Amino acid sequence: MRKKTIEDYAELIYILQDKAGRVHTNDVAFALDISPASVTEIFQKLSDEDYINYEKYSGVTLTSKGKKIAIETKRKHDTLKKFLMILGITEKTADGDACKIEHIVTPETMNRLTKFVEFVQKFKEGARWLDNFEHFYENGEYFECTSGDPKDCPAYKKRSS
Amino acid sequence: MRKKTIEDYAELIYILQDKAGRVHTNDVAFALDISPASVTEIFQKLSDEDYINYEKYSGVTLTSKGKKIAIETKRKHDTLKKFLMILGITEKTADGDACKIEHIVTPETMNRLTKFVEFVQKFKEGARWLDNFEHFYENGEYFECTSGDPKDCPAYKKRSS
DNA sequence: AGTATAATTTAGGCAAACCTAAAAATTTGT
DNA sequence: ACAAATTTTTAGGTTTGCCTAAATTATACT
Repeated sequence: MRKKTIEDYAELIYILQDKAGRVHTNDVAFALDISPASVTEIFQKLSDEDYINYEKYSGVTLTSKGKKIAIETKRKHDTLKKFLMILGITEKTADGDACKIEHIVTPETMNRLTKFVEFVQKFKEGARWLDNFEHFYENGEYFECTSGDPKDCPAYKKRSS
Repeated sequence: MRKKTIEDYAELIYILQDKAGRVHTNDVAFALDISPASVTEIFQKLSDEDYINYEKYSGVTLTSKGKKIAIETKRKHDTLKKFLMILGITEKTADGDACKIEHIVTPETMNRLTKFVEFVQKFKEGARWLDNFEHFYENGEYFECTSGDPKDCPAYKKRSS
């Protein structure tokens, strides 16, 4: 199976889990708008490669291997979504794009984006972003420029309203 | 054929063109590290759908339809690459990620990223990015915060060195 | 308990994008 | 010009992730 397929199904199964961690053929078929027969086939293959525990007619649960991938993929998804929303992209679009980008982005880029989101969340006053982000990425700390009076800046006014 | 396939091959053919706009089977096979036989097959399909002019044994040229897609895809690629590099991602990684993201990103996101790159290129002094970017995106204009003395800010010092 | 209904699986098929091996066309070198 | 080398195409095959139709198993109702 392809990496994308494994990640997609693991993540979806993780999201669809009931309290006992079970997910049924029809749940997945409905969520992805594909036939139940296709889901059965995918379940068999995911089971062969030890991503899920599959027992005929009674649904599946994630193995620890599958759960790990599911959580990693979901984390990527959430970070990408947040990142895109910081740039002003609507939630729906951000969610859809995150869903596709999560499978193809390199660890290096993912790392950067994660730090970027973290940086923006901590550093509310928008100021000298790039260099500050760079510093934050290198040293893990952020700083504010304390000199001057930012109140005259339209951006400041808008943000503090 | 899939959208991704059409875009990938159109873009590649566009890049590999000689002065006469011709590209040969082996050029593509070598560039993608796939067999020449596979390229012939792809050429036939791209030709059927009118993306290229294909004549046996003498290479291909892009049709206007194919050229349009190639240019659009390359523009996306270049913008995505620039965008990722602004965030501090290395050129090689940025190029590789751009190559994959270019096929899946929505127009809305692409639009935002394009504006973002444009904004950063114009607005060299890093300051209040998010709101300024928002303003730029809405109104197409950017402004600098003139009050205060930024010279004490480490980021400023670093940038002006 | 027995039957109707719903969920799931099996079996057989399909398209996309690759492959190898062999055939055919083109180009090169003398 | 013609044989050798190179390039390209053809033919037949594989895998992945989907499909439909039919068979099987489980569940729900009276």
